[in-house]
Amino acid sequence: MATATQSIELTEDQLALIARALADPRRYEILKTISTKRSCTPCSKMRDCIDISPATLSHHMKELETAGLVRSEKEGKFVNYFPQTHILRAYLDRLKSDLA
Amino acid sequence: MATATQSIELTEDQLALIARALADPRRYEILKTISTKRSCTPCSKMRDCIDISPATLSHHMKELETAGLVRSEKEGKFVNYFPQTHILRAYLDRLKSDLA
DNA sequence: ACATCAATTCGATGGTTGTCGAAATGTTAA
DNA sequence: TTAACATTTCGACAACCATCGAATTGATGT
Repeated sequence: MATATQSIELTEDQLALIARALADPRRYEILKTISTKRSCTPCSKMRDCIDISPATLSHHMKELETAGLVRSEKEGKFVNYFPQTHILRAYLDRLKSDLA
Repeated sequence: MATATQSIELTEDQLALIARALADPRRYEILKTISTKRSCTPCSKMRDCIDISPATLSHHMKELETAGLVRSEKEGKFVNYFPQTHILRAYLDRLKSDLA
């Protein structure tokens, strides 16, 4: 049977997108919040915790999604976001093998 | 005996500095190069591999050092850089516990 | 003292990015 | 069809940042 330790290969572009996505403190906070819960309605719920305009939040969510760190699912007029932990794990593995 | 799994606590500022330091592809490349070797004279040796001006390289080295990812040691007119892998490990551990 | 070389600092520039208000889009309920 | 609400897009602005040439500092050897 296959071991579960193998992780996804990231392209250079993905690597850069993820690193940049994590570099903004606000995005980091958002991602942290999403990661603790299993789902989340972003603007309505997120804006209770983090002081941010709808436009800015939307911008950051797009960055996180483009980086592959979250996935979105529309539900009526809301959008739910889900953490993509396998992508984060691939990033951690890459850092470890490149830099550790 | 103590387990070796305990890692350093990073402040929010350090966390942000490290994330930003890693977010630039060129710095990532530089750090990767340093991490493979055990020491390195930066400008003279680094500039053989990476096409970069002395001024820009100096700037990036300062960023990496401020983030704590490398340490520098003067040796005559050269400067040797050493990877600080325990800082990187602390960063990885932090990402894992915050986001995984 | 002088020339040479490694590295840093300074100053300027162009590009990127975080921010938000306002307008637009899309959805649900009255 | 309105009205109300969630989210996105647009446009603009300010702050940040990577980049490099030129000048500077600092060390070595002649």
